[in-house]
Amino acid sequence: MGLKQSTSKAAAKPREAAAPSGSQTLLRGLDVLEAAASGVIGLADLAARLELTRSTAHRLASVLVERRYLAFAPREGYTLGPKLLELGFSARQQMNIIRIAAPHLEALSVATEDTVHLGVQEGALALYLDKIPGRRRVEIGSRVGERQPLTTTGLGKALILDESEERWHELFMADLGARASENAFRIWLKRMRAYARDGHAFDLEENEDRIRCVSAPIREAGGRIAASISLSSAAQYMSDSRMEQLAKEVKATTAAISRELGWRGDPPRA
Amino acid sequence: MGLKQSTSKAAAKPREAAAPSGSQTLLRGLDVLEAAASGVIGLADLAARLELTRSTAHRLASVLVERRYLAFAPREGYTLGPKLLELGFSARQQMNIIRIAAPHLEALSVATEDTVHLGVQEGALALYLDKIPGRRRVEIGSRVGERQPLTTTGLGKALILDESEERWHELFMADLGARASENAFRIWLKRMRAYARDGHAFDLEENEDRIRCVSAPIREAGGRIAASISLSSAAQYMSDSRMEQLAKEVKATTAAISRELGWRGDPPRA
DNA sequence: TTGCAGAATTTCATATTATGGGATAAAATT
DNA sequence: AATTTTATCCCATAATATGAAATTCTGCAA
Repeated sequence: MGLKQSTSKAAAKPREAAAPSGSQTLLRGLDVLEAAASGVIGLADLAARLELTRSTAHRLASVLVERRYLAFAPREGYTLGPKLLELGFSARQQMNIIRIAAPHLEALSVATEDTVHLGVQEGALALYLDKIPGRRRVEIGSRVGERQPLTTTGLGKALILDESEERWHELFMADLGARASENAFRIWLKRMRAYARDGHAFDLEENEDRIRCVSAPIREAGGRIAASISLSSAAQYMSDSRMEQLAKEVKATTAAISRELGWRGDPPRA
Repeated sequence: MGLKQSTSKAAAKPREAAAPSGSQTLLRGLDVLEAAASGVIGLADLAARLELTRSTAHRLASVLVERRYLAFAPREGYTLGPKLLELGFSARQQMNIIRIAAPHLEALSVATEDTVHLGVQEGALALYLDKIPGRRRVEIGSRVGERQPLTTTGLGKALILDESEERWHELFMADLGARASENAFRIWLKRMRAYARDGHAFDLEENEDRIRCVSAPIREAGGRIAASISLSSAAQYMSDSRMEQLAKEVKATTAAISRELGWRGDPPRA
């Protein structure tokens, strides 16, 4: 079987947890899939990018084509196949938060004309589950399935509103790393306290330049924060007064979704 | 390595094309993925369903979890993971027909309150690319990524409107198989001629009971049929007169999309 | 608390299956 | 026609996936 994988892999990337355990063929197959996610890619490029021989790349890709995970156009290359449409659709169906929230997000997007995101916490990151582009011609650089820091995004801040200040500190340091001064944390902490009190959060161009967000948490039965939504737009549309106004609308939306999830409690403080 | 795969696979399912070539591990990995698509599934069930040992099922599933293709809840089981949301999203982006058509489909759905489908031809089948559920509480049994016959669905008929009558005959026989009488074909042919003349097609409960559809083709630059859309609802909402009315709306929608694809020609006959 | 049963994970010797070099064929480009 | 690029296939080799069994976890009952 393979020869140079042991050398190249051990030497090249000491990824997190470094799990060389397991199924090389499956891992390589997934690599092929993901290589095609970034756009059409020919066999030669594919093999080069993944450091596989043409034979191996071809064999793996052929299996994926046969199973409809990839589509192949003879002189063009490989693209993602219809099976991924299907599985993506099924994945959405399985996350009931997405199903339940969808109509509410849609309504909020129509009412405000801005981009709406839905997300949950996954590990120490915020995972984007859904995105409804606004009517304005502002591109928000986010992709469904992607993860972003918890402490520098509106979505993320709303997810950790209930955490202790110790935990906040941990997360802040983890996200900002070396760039985090104690002073920067104090400013951020002060804001977070206000957000926690008010039950909503803002993002003032911290994560992405010229983009401001308003966000709020969704609570499930029992009160735990299960998800959050954010409303994003270019700073020019996001005056302080409009953000305060939007906060009310966002909270009305999260309240409605929370109610569907069985949360009957009052919004935290009044 | 494996022992019984050669016996069980050869004996069990002589699938189409019967390709024992290639990558067992990758194929099994994909099997695991698809097993989780139908709902949460525990390791034991997973192993049983795929006729794998617990070890193997566990190893494959663990790789998929690590890569975020599956999510795992300790006492619950495996579900589809966020990576599939991401790849599904990317797959949509890569099919520009979906991107271009989406707002038009949305508008049509809002205007009619019925379910809108977008599809293309893939081999001898119609592939569903997008689905926008209508406001009515009617469940249309279709899934994005799935394939349906060309000759018995509204979407499919619109896709083959330009084909020769010989080709129609071939496809009809292929879809209906033994159940197809020459007489049934003659009736169908007569309708198809009318559909081809009018530039739209109907589905009168042929594919799914109590469901009627109105459909029309989308043409790309050069006039070739690149896709089609259909509007589906329960038969009770689909009187003959309303279907004629809807045909106009559907054709207006496909015309708009075709124009965006560069088709400047007249609608076929006037 | 203790014990138990089922689930989850790990280990390891074995040989089946993936591998990659190269050969072949088929298009495109010159 | 000659050449380059791309696609597919073949096959000896041994690296990798495999499954039986052992071990660790976890929740629940007694």
